[in-house]
Amino acid sequence: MSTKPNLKDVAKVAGVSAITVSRVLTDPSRVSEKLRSKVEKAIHDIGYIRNHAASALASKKSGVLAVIIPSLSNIVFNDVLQGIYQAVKAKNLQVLLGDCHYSPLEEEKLIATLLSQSPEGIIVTGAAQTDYARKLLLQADIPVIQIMELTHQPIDMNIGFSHYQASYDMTNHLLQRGYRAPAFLGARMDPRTQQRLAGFKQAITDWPQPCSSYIHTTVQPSSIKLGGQLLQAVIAESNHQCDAVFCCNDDLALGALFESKRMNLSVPKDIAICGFNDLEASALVEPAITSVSSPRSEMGRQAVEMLFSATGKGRHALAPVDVGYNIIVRSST
Amino acid sequence: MSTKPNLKDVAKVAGVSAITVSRVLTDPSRVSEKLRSKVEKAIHDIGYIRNHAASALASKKSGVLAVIIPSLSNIVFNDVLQGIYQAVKAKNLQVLLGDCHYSPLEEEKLIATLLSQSPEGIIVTGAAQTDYARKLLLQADIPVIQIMELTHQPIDMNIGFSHYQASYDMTNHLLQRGYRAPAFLGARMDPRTQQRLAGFKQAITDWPQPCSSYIHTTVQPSSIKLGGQLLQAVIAESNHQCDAVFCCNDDLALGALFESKRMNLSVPKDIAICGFNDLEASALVEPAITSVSSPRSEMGRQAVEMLFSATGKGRHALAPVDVGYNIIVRSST
DNA sequence: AGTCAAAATGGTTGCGCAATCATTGCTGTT
DNA sequence: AACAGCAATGATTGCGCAACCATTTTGACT
Repeated sequence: MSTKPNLKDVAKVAGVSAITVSRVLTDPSRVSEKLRSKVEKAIHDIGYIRNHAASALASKKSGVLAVIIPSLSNIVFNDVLQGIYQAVKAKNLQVLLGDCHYSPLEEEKLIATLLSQSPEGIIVTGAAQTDYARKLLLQADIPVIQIMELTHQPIDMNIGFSHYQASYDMTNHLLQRGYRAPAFLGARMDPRTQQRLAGFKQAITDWPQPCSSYIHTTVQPSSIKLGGQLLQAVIAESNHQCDAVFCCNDDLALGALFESKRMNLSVPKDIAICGFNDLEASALVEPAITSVSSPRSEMGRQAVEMLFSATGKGRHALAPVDVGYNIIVRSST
Repeated sequence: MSTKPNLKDVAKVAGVSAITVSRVLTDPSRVSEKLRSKVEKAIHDIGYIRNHAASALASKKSGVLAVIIPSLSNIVFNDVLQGIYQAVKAKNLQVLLGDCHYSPLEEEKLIATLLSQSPEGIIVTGAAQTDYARKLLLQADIPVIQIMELTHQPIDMNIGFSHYQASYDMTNHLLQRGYRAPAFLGARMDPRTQQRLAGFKQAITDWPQPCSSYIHTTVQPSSIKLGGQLLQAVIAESNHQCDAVFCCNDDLALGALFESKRMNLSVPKDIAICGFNDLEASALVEPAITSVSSPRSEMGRQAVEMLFSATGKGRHALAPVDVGYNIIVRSST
């Protein structure tokens, strides 16, 4: 076969009509066993592959799920993606994945591009979409779900947890442990990091006894190495008064831990360290790092379920879902 | 607009013909400045988004790049993906990403599914495709590139490096350092891990002086924790004779390092540790871990370039590309 | 055997767009 | 002023498939 075979070619080989072949592909139960096996053999023999564009156009079903995440390199979104792919596998869907690099404008462009594929649903991260992006999403008339964080004005569905509250709790944990000069180390400063910072500030404000606090942030992307640099910076800045660092994620926390060893600071005696996201390494380093865990892959899985169980097809088909979080206390605090 | 707007709706609003709108979208230079701005305004006003299925069907161009990786959770493929996304961004392509979970059969199914989207090129990982998958890829008549490793019978294009040779070199490094009882710790045992094991074995065989060696592998997925367990296992198995461990990747190596501390083994005095892939953490732990680095994201970027610079459209449009590797010697050996 | 309902199969059509060809308008040249 | 030559725009058509409706076959029952 020099040119790509189509339905008719298969039909000819199998000695049936084109529509019968189509049925074998979309709903085999509607074709008799005899014809079905003939058709399946023909398909396999000539290596026929259905033309998705034509199929999508005729059926108005694309079999595509659009997903937009802020970063491919952040392992956190990987976990979510895994949950998404797991759920999608049982559903005969393909995933179109976009990386918007934490930029709402890039996200807007991506949304437009991905919507052109007529996805049957779309997963976006966070709630910082531009107005135009929101308009496009609403108009697309497909289920939309915002994941990772909770928002008061969801576009449609929403699943996540409160980064603010988790951070508030974690800061309280430090204060309860007796640390009175905690620092918040933040990188990237995307919306969720900012919520974490807000939770930190509020917890300090709400604490009944006086305590000092330090905040050191940068818009640089997060990394282990940066964690070490931020630790140095805040220690210098605070004139060695800082006695605990709350890192906005575990990468920074790991970097801070490694750096503290180089600086001959004992953790948690000289300085406590805690992070966010509970990466595998955090539990295995010495001392193990206190962190906030959340069911990321479960959240991805559930997001897909919610998208496609929304029978009503109306907006807000399901109430926002709070997947919660856990403060995992370890020896670093 | 109750139903999704189409080209005609835009045309009506802009007071032009449908085809003119189409041209604004595909090649604005072919439309006069005056009409173009009218059309663009109409598009934005009614929030029109082109129907990709129809466009793909009519133009026989899908604007899609298919990518299959063996695992979403392995950070190594993340790096490659980043390179791919970076290169793709400049090319108006969307990425359809599949995760075949290290299974050639799942990969075959994925290839069939992804090919149905008429991608303009496809990136697959490794060279262990099934015969039927190879047939489908050849028949699809699109550029195909196998990445990560080098193969003698590429389907079409190929970019990667020799895991066998890298492992051979690393093992020699250990032997040259004076270690005479190295162990190979392997997880997952996918084709590339097996090539690394083969390189290890050959280096041991080729070494002029007698030396003992140990091999401990499992098909379990790799993790930091598993690295610790494998270290324990090989130390017990070797009756404490083993003096160096070559971990098939840096996750295992980190786990082995953390575990060695718990076992009160000094690295590299009591035991040397080296890994593969050169993750960020490997350079920052204490002692820093010797590893094999390779230009992963560059490989992804280049794969995309190769796919779409293949003007000839024939098979083997470009010679296989060896991106090479580097043994990064650090204090763990 | 005859009847009828249900299952299996086929023919026709349109999805929304871009390729192709056709037409119109516009500029510069003599 | 006449015309060539090109740029800009429009009309028609078909991409490959599945929805829809029509027809044929099967099988259960009297």
